Amino acid sequence: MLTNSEENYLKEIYNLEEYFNTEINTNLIAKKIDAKASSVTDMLKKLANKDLLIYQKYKGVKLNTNGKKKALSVIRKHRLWETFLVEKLDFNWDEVHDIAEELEHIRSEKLTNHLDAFLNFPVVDPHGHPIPNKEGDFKKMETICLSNLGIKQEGVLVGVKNSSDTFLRFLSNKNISIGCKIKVVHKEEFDNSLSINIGNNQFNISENVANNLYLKK
Amino acid sequence: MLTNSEENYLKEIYNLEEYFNTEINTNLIAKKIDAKASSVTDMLKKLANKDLLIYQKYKGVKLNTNGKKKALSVIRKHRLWETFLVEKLDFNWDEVHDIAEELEHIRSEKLTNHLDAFLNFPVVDPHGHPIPNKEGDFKKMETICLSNLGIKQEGVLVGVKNSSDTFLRFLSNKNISIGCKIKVVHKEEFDNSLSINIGNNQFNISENVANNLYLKK
DNA sequence: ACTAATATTTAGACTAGCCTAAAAATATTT
DNA sequence: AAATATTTTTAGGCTAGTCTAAATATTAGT
Ligand SMILES: [Mn+2]
Ligand SMILES: [Mn+2]
Ligand SMILES: [Mn+2]
Ligand SMILES: [Mn+2]
Repeated sequence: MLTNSEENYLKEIYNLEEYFNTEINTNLIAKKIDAKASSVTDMLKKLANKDLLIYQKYKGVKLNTNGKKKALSVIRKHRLWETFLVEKLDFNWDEVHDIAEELEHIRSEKLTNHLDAFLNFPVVDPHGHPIPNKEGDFKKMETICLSNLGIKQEGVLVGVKNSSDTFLRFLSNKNISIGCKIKVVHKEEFDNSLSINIGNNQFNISENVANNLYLKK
Repeated sequence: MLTNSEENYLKEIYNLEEYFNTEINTNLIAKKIDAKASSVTDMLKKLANKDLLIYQKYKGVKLNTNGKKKALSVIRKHRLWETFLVEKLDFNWDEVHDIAEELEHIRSEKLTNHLDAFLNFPVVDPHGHPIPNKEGDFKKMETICLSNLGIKQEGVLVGVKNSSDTFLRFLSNKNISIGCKIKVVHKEEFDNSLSINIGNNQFNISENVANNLYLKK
């Protein structure tokens, strides 16, 4: 049986591994979890003892099959609850993350699976992130980052990379949401900012913003 | 901000006060919470310091307005989630308590209120227990205990007192559920057991069982 | 290759929430 | 009203999860 804290570590380590595709080091985890490096070291030892990851002093850490499975279960719950909040309880996509951080630790598997069915087995959450199924499997969507699109090219927004409240609210304010058709009108060489077209509106976004938007052509 | 443990204490103290209508003592709480009396003493001091209840050494304890409000908020959440699980996720009334014990601690008030609306503002949970509204108000139902009914009298089952899994499963097995019309056919003087009629079935139940069933005439 | 900077781990301390055992207060018998 | 039994509190200890400060290992710069 895992504690909430252990579950959080596994989840964040999983996310970091996905993002960096390499062994994850102590400081990176500390930043994600918002704890001190020494606390992380303690927890890594504990998780290694519980056979959830491979830990070698000074060498970073890597989830094993066991740990990956647990991490995916937490991620599944997080994303199902976010979907529930948006689809059924009229929440906005920028209001659900913190609540899902609590709900993701509810233990009943039956609850998770019934929730999944109630929502009609959604495959992505409100931020376009894939929801693992009961077995932990999910399809990686073939997407392209907006910043890699060429001039005159277009695509439909299917996901955001950064899903902080502030970024999501920024997008909402600009009327950018999942499903929007986005077309690149101009790319500024100097700072890689983009001029884009959504519906009848045209405006500029920074490279940073473009880096966090994923499209399907 | 209250911890889960503090919330549990407030909730159970509230329930005990409702049940016994008197100051609640340490051992009673210890039994309910399933902890040792010494642990209870520690917690009572803490809750008194946080201005949630009145505690005098050796004299028992009594929630103040503040504490009652918090207790009712936890009870509201518990019963709303139980209702959600039965109404929306196809759970049985004997499967929901333990899950609601976890869900009742999710902090977002907006979540609670949206859930309430999603369920169409239910006034009782799956066990016939009243659900406090946003302000903490609820109507006490005028009910009569089955063991106080006379021969030939009848009523509709509207609530159970004991809502342990085992008792609820016992009722399910006998096809007794909220909404049933129950008629007293015979009362055994020796042990106060009852012969009752539900639909076309007639059978016997012990005084203990009758004590835990509440009817509306 | 040495030195300086950075990253990581260890050592020791703290809080919340629990425990056991002993002490103290209260309640019940005789 | 004593003696006994019960209840409650205190004292001291444990674990999980965090922290700070110090020690140690690794990496980078010259
Ligand atoms: Mn989230
Ligand atoms: Mn999400
Ligand atoms: Mn319950
Ligand atoms: Mn209930």
